[in-house]
Amino acid sequence: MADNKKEKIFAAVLKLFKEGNKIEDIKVSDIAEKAGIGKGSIYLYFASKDVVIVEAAEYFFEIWLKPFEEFVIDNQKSFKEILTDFIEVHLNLLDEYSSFRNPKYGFEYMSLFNSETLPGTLDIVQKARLKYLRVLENILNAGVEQKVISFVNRYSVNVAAQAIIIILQYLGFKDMIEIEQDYTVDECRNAAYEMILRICK
Amino acid sequence: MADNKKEKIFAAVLKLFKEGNKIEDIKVSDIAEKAGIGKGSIYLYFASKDVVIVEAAEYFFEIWLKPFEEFVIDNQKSFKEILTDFIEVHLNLLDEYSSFRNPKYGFEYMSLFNSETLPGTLDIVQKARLKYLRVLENILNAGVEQKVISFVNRYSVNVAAQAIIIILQYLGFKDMIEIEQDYTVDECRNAAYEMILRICK
Amino acid sequence: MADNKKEKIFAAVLKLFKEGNKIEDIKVSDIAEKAGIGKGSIYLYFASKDVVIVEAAEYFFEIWLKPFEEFVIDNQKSFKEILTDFIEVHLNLLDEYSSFRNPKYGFEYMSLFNSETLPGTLDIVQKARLKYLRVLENILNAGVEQKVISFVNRYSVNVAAQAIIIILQYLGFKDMIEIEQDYTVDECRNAAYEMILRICK
Amino acid sequence: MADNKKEKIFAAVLKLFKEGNKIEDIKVSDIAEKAGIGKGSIYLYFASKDVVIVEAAEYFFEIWLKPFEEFVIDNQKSFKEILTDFIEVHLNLLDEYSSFRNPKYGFEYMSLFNSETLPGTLDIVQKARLKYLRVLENILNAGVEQKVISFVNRYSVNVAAQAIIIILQYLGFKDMIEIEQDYTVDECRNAAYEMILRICK
DNA sequence: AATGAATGAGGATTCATTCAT
DNA sequence: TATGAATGAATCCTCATTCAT
Repeated sequence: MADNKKEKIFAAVLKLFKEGNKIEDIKVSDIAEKAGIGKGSIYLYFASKDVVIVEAAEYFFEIWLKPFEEFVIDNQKSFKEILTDFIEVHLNLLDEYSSFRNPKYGFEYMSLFNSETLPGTLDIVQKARLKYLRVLENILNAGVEQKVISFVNRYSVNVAAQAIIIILQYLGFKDMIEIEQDYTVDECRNAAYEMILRICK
Repeated sequence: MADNKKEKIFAAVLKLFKEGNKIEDIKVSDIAEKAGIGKGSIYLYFASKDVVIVEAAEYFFEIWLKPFEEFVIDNQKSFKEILTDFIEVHLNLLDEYSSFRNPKYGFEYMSLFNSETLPGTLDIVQKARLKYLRVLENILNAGVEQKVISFVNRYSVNVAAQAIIIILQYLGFKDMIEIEQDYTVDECRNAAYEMILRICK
Repeated sequence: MADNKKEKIFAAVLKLFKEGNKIEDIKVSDIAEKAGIGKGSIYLYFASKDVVIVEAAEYFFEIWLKPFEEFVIDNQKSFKEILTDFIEVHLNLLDEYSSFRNPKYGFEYMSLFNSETLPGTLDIVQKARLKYLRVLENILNAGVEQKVISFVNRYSVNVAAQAIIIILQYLGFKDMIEIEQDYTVDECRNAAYEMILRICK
Repeated sequence: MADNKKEKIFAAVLKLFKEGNKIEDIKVSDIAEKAGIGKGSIYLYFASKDVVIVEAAEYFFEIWLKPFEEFVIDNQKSFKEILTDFIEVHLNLLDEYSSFRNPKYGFEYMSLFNSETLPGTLDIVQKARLKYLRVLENILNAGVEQKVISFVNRYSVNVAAQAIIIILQYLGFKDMIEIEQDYTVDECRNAAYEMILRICK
């Protein structure tokens, strides 16, 4: 019951966020209204607004990362196929959370909740980042085993992750990075693959 | 005189920011106190607090980017030397603005003022980003001319920039990226060079 | 409930006004204190302080004018009796709002809220003025029908209204108009009657 | 010298007032600008802004009333001619201070500075009023001597003054008093004369 | 004497939080 | 449990006044 209410509240925060509101501009009354409950009720489940936001961030990243955490590397598949599947997951998320396809989240869409006034959110973002990197690392390691690429270290994983993010942005933020032509999803997938091949030798 | 006051105010904003205050939590009274002037005086030079912040952001990025904009590519030098000089500039800035060597600015230290509640700051950040990329692009083109690397496009410049940023973070944010060993500046410079060679073939 | 609060607020404004505060010097905190409510509560019922003042003015004039609007001309009565009744109503109001019996409202007690910085109050005052004049006009027309006076026009109604006001001021503002002797209510009523007879022939 | 500055300042206040600014909305900086002097200079001649306003009011009424105070009753002339001259003076003033020909000063154009937050201005207005009434009283007494009217008392002088004011308003405030036709100056003068005949028998 | 840059007290408004129902 | 009316602390901005030049 209580959890049901909490989820309603988290969902409300997320909705408000998706509608383009800045985290710090979201009011308790907005959350209550969007959740369809009374303002006072929020304080039955959370000590303060800040806690609501922090826990909503956790909740959000949990959902957001679930597809990555559940990502299973199918050893029957080639490295390219595995990477393509991974990018597919990434693209699906960007589709679902399409409001992130907005220049204002630019290169930083993974740090949306990165609000140092709310102690705790920074940790959440970093944990999310590391989870993402961990999955990618495993994929890259599969590539090494398949001898398609030759090495993986923390550094190359980071660069590879950024490469994927940048390339996926080609699909949504052309103005930002001043590209002149349209790219198809396939082209981007290929480009990401090629770039990762280069990065990890 | 007036400009002197304006600079004092900008400096105050920057100081407050460096001290870890979130842009949107900086109060007019804080700025005045830090600048050593009266609250009302701020309104002699700026129409509103928002204008102060936006102009402070412009001011900050102007200073921040100046070393990059003044960066001259010395064609007598090898690509590696040029890139090393560039990274030197970058490192000097990180030293001067050492508070950015703080996990909380993580991968985003170039988007410090990226606050969409303050219309105008987003543009400023994007412009700064593009300026930085433009300089790096020229450097990479020099590498192509020297036949050390074989191509440059918007995409590779972006990935290269991220690679540099990530590598420089090895020097300051070990926790964040979970690296286990210490790296020297030289090792990082070399790593960045190697990575860029890979990225641009 | 809400209307109850609004009335409390209006009453507070009126009280403050009666205590000699100038309309534009009344602070939101004063209103809240006088109304026995919190400052913030005012904004639950009104969009801004100005709206409070304007609506308070409307509220005040509505109450103030009600006795005039409800004034029924009893055709059984003589013109003098009717006019006496009307003056009675006027006197009762001056008794109830005895703070208006104060030189500072001098000849202008009908224009208390006449503050052109608050758009809307001017209209309210003019409407009130015209309502008052309309009633007096009907009374004078009764006098014409009874052949006690011979004509009524906009102009004579205005002068008659001013005559009544001036005479009633004899009861309260002796200093202002430098009269040396005391007048009884009856003397004033008679004086007003006589003057109106003269004005309308 | 000093008086010259003071007059400049008074003139500035008056100008600002004529331009339609509410007395309490006139800022010290406005006055200084309009007077063509520095803000600080005002405090060389006046203890505070309130004093400026009060003395400006005195200055204004002194000028305003001078034509009335200098009004000489020419016993060679008929009562009607004398009254006509008086009304002429009044009309000239209204022409010169034409901004008073504005509904917002309605029936109260003589109490413009009637601002009880500024102690002292009330007195000024009342003194002005009494001076005006004194002149009119003398004129009416001339009418008694010429046996055109039969009595004058404080009360009738007041009503007569209001009658003149109301009638002159016909020339400027038609909307306010809901008159449907245009009146010429001559018609108004005549109407005032007739009304005064009636008022004073 | 004259200036106007600097000041800071003062006031309107917002919104997280409380609490009576 | 659930509510939302009520609260008041917190903050931006204005402008009369001061004072160094």
